[in-house]
Amino acid sequence: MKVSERKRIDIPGLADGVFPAQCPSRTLLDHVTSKWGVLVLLALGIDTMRWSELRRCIEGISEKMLAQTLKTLEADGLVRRVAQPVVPPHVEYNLTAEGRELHDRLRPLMEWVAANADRIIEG
Amino acid sequence: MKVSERKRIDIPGLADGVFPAQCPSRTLLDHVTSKWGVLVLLALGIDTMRWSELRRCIEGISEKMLAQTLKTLEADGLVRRVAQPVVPPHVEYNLTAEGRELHDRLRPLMEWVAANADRIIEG
DNA sequence: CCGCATCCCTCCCGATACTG
DNA sequence: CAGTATCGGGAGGGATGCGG
Repeated sequence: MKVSERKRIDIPGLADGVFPAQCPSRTLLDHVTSKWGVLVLLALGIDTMRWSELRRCIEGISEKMLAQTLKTLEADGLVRRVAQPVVPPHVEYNLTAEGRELHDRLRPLMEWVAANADRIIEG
Repeated sequence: MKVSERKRIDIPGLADGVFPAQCPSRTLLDHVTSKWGVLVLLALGIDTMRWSELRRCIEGISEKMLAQTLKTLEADGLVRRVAQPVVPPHVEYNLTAEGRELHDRLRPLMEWVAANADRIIEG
């Protein structure tokens, strides 16, 4: 067995789809783990929210990045945009079924991070 | 109740430590969900690896980013660097107990991403 | 209230070359 | 083998202003 093959990634249940450079997993992974993507998914997992609520809730996000993030996640079918044709506009965002599946798997991670951050980062 | 307070984040089990802008959670979150951080943690969760094995295994990572990522994760106490004073140098990387805890929570997420990426990203 | 467009700048990251 | 040093391009992201 050659050295280059010794540590080939072959994870049971993770059918070598994460590491190859040009695979969809990398793209989706980048969207989901993007700086703001995680926080948006986490926020919407708690409750349906309006644009301005998201802005307040996710402290530090700019309008540009909120728009960009929402658009990406919507295109990925993880977030649903519900617009009501009234004046002034009333738009809500919530998770699709797939977005919720993702949220459920993101949640334990976030809880661990929240619980351990103080100790790890110069608490 | 003012509008600005309506959707205050108060997640049971996630003691509002993720959303505030200047909190350690954000920092740790950025490290963990960084483009290469996830992949390094995932790879080391499978097995101890040497530098060159990581380079091959995480397709597309540059030496600079591998060094930077490993250094950050090591400083966070998630990755352990084991160097043996021989010539040529022999260095191995593996997860600390905390790194493994994190890996265990990262794993379901990665498996879901791997399983659903094709369908979501222009499958 | 909910966005889109534009400018502009920082700093992330890749490429390359070099060392112990 | 296991890194460090340096440089430069380009994307990420903030600020501002406009439109429906």
